[in-house]
Amino acid sequence: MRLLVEMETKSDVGFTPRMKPKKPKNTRTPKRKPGPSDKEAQIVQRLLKCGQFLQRETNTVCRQFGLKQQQFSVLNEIVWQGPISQKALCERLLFEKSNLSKIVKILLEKKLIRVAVAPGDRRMTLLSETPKGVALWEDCLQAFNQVSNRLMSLLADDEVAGVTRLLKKLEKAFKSQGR
Amino acid sequence: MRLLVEMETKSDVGFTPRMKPKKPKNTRTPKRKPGPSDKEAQIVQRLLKCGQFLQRETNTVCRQFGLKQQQFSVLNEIVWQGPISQKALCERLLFEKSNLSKIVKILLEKKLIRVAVAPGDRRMTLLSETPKGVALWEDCLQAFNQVSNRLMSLLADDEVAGVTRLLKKLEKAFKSQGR
DNA sequence: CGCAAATAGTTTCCGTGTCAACTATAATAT
DNA sequence: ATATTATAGTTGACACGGAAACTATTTGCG
Repeated sequence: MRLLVEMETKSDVGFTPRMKPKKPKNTRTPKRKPGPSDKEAQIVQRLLKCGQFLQRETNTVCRQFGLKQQQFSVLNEIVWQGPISQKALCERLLFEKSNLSKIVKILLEKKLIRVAVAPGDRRMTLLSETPKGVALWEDCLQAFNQVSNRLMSLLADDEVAGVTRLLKKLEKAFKSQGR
Repeated sequence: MRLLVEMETKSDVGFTPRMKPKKPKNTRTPKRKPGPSDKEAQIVQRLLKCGQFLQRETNTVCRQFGLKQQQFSVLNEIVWQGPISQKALCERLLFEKSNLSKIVKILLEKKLIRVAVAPGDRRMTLLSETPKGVALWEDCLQAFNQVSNRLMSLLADDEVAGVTRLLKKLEKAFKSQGR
């Protein structure tokens, strides 16, 4: 049992790299050819990598204000999107509903948001920010923006626009396909 | 205490949206102007969103094979990058070393990888895949590729190339700036 | 040499993300 | 009206991720 390898020039990390440093000889039947450079899987892999890294990085930023990144995202969305239900938040932020429920609980305990029963449908709750929530949000947002600028400093202006457009497209795809 | 709001047309989610549905009147002093459309923070936010979504999605894929997405990523990297140390894996995958240590332990328990003390430096361990590991990796990779294709189906070919290039650039930035 | 600092990896503790099962309300069917 | 199904949100169990503290080597330096 050895690996199928196609020797080429130095490549980068990814799902279907073109070079495997060791084991130059193929002594193994190619049951599954190593996906002819599966670009899509590479993107997913890279997005995961960047996402996880950014999550750690932004968590340390938000922690200064006693929040986690997800909690801040929810607070941010509530501030901007006015009274909004958990359902709507889930859809906008691509969150898991049980997770969101717990985040909401924490934000409530911290008195950063307020909750009201939706008129006309008592299942639904409408969330809105408190003055205290807005104050914390402002401070945290400033720090968040600062770190974001540092992290994205390598991107040129047109690249920034391009990334934004593409991520928006992906989000849309996820929203429609998501479970 | 009310929000500073600039009314405009319907906008999308993000850090500096141009419309706030409710509260059309600004009755609050703009202590901090709402970052003149902080594009960078928006990108970070979107990357986080997509990353978290993809993590859930790929986790369910990997779970069919008894793995989590991160475990699969590590296995994948070990398969492609031959005998490799935890340190190197951390750098390539942008992982936390304590987390990686635990993942390695799990993969060892499942007998998917093998460990050897590095010659010349007994602190370091060199990880390589076992036949069993390769077999599982193949199956999991196939499923992973399939899901990736589905998730990325909205992207055109040139967009795929563009995203790849930009993510590569971001990774590089993260690697240099990371802590 | 011998001791301090750096490096690779591990462990501990805690918070939290996820799935599945559950409650409560609303919509739909009979 | 009543029963069934769907929807919004909650809870509990459990495993995992992350920061910090820790161990064990190696390197650097006086």
